[in-house]
Amino acid sequence: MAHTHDGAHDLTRNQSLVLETLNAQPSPLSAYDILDRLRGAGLRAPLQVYRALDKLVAMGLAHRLESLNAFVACADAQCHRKGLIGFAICENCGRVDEFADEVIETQLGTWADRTGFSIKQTTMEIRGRCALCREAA
Amino acid sequence: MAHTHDGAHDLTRNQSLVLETLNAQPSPLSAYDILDRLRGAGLRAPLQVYRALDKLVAMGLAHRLESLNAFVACADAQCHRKGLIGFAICENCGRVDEFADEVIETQLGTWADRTGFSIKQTTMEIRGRCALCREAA
DNA sequence: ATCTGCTATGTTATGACATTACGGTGTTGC
DNA sequence: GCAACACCGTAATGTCATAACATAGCAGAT
Repeated sequence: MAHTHDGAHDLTRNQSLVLETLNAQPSPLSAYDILDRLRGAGLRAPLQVYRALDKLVAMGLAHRLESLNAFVACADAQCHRKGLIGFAICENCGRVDEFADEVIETQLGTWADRTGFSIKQTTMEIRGRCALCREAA
Repeated sequence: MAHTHDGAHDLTRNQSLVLETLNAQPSPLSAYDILDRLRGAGLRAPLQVYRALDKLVAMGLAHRLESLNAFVACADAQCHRKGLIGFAICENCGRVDEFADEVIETQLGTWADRTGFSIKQTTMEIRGRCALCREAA
């Protein structure tokens, strides 16, 4: 691969297709949802989607939501956010908000130092009802 | 059910079996792992385990780890901990530590207030390597 | 006592998510 | 050339979770 480390990644065909599919949707999609939407483009097997997703997640262009077994495009594809990202998932409309909180990150770091735990990855997902859905009710 | 709201819950047979299985194991078990260990006791189908797990989780006697699709017994079965619980999962030995952090909880509350999000449930799971496994290496 | 409602149970089948295994293609660099 | 590497395609399988339906036991009310 042509190693452009800074600007846009050059994505392969499958990766582009998957990322476009995610970007076209404000709420999370499962790998099989994505597959179904890409059958017209020639994709046939789950693995084609999962391979693309793995790369996109590694690049920070997409995120996996563990509590949903589903994926979303990164809200800010430019910024390759580092550190902790949290997700607020509305159970009514399905929309997902990303947030980053340094206090929480620091707090986790402190806990890790104190206990000797070395953090590789953090999952933080809150479920509930977003502001729009609350006032709609 | 005999509505003892305070002391030990009275568990049904299946619930007891599942809870004992979880308690006998320091690391998480999948529902199917549990099922396999309980075939001798007469359990045959996943649903029997899932139903028991649902209740145990609702009672706070067990927890579901979303990033693992697996379950652990609550570390402190007495305390029916309320509020936010985090889990530190060692990817080497599989052991899981629970932690509760009020600062993080407050911080999430603040974020929710600010954005109008109403929190129903929070998942917080960190993956990495525990102190024991680090020094062993 | 029987009817009703509730909870738990058991069983079969199926749905939903994810990976293993294998082989092929194209590019890069020696 | 050809070895190393990343990506791609396909089939089969593995793992996690629920739907749908039928039954049993136990309360309280009539």
